[in-house]
Amino acid sequence: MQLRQLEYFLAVWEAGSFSGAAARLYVTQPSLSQQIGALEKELGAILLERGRQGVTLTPAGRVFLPRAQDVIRAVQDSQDAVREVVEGRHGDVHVLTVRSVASGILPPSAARWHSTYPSTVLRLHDYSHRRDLEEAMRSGQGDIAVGPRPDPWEGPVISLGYEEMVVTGSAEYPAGTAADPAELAAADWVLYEQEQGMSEVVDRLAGHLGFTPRAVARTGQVSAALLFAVEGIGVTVTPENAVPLRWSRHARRIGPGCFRELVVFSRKLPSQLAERYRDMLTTLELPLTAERDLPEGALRV
Amino acid sequence: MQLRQLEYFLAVWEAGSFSGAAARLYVTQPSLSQQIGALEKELGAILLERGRQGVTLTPAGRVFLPRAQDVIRAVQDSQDAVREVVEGRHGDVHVLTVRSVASGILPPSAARWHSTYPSTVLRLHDYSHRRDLEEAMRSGQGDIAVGPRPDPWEGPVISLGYEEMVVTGSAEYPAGTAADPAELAAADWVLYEQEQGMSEVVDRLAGHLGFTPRAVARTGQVSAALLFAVEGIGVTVTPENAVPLRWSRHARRIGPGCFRELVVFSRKLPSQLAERYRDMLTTLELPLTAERDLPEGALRV
DNA sequence: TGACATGCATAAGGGATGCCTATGCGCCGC
DNA sequence: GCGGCGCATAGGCATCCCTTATGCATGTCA
Repeated sequence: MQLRQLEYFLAVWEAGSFSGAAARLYVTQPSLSQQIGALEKELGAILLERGRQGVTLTPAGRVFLPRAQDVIRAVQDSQDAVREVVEGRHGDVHVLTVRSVASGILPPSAARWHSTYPSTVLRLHDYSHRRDLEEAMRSGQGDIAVGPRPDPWEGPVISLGYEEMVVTGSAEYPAGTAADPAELAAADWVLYEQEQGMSEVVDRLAGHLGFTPRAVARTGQVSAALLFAVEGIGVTVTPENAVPLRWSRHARRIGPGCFRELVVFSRKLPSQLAERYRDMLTTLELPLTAERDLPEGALRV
Repeated sequence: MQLRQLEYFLAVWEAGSFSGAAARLYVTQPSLSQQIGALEKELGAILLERGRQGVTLTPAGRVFLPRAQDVIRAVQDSQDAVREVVEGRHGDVHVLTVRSVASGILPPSAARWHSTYPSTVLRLHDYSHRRDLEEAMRSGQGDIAVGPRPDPWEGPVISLGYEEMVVTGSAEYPAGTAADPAELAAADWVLYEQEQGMSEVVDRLAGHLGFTPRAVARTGQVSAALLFAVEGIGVTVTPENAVPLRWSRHARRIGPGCFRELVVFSRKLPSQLAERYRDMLTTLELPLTAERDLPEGALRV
């Protein structure tokens, strides 16, 4: 069965005759005879009864007609839907992030997106580990991702800036205080479970500083780690953005500063909407440090 | 856009790769590349992102996929629906009649049909005049018709028998009494409106007998004409089957007998179900007179 | 009643389409 | 670095579809 056959059938029915439909379709009448004949042969039923006062539907044709219309409608729907996506008027953007970013960076951008493109939907999925994030992106579940720089990556990768990692404990300090590496090496630590992306950050940080943290507790959530740390169980490392304002005095810079790069990366062929979201992210004033503003000797994790 | 392209697209998505889908579809991989490439070009959007770990949907593909499935589903629905009609397992029969028949002959056949083919629907439409009936049949609104013999008719016509026309008035007579033509010529008549099919019957009857009926009342309904006649306004002619049993003594045969042939006729290519209904009608014991049982010199209207 | 007009079916030719084989390209793994 | 894998591309060829030309049936008009 071919779509053209259905279109011809509908045209003949609407025109009431083969030759009339042929004129309307800018084809010759034999084409219609052939195509509709082929359609009827394939279906095993005569659809149109040819008479002198035009064609009439047979019972099979009566049943077939609305279904053929459904098919044509569905085809047009599909074309329209794709067109809307192409033109960016409609569609959804699947944004993938890691949890530690989802709570800090994304909300303001999502709010602004919704007010700018109210007819589109931003779908956020957050993963607990960058590994899961990248795997989901590679398998096509997302259009755009915000997280640590993936390596390697086929599509475009744009840096958003660096977020600072801070160490938090029960004691309070004046703003701008830096923690001594030797102190961190000796401290009790609230660490993360293996599946949590922050565990990798702590590992790399400890590697940079040359010690192995002594774990007194493990959690899968940044907020829980902070809670434990402020309660005095040990110290922990979190993104600065994840520290609530009321605990900001508990957080200290790590040595000269410890930073993690955040990038936005997308599939090889980002959609119109995904590009717009990326543009919005890169132009937004994010609470991140630009690469040129990184302090001398900053640690990168 | 072609249906095959949609099928290929769905197959590639289901198989997760071009070559896998090619094997499943028993075509070569280049065919899929070409067809899907053509589809994407026509839609103006890439639907599938080709990667090393198989294909993934682009945003446009995500939107397009369910619509393509809708199209394919609709196509299969249409094929199934036609098949059911062809096999007679489903469908409807549009039965067209004139009113005077609808009340007499059809009800028992309809009841029997419903009990024999409960999954099918008998749709009855009755027309006030044979002219309208034939016009409706010619325009394809019905599959099968029961009424006076149409002339000319392209499709099959099968005689059901003859129904007798009787004259009814206020007086009562013994069963089998015949009315005298001269009496009818002198009588006051309850006639039918022009649009009523029975008016033609009366005209032809009067023509046969050589008089012009003097109208004292006109109605569009057979039941009303009978009521008027029994009330003594005048005499009228109705099918014998239309005379209620309680008034049967008021009805008299007209001369040697006046009969109207009832036939069942259908479109040139009757459907399976229409043929079954026709068979049912012809085998049913109908309250009609066979041609060979018509009395000598019977009038045919 | 015979010539014409109308409407669909059929036949044959030409052009476009789609599938095939063969090959190229990029990537991965050994 | 070499073969394997997967998709894209090119060229040959069969098929399909549209076209023109014609046939057939019917209805119309002179």
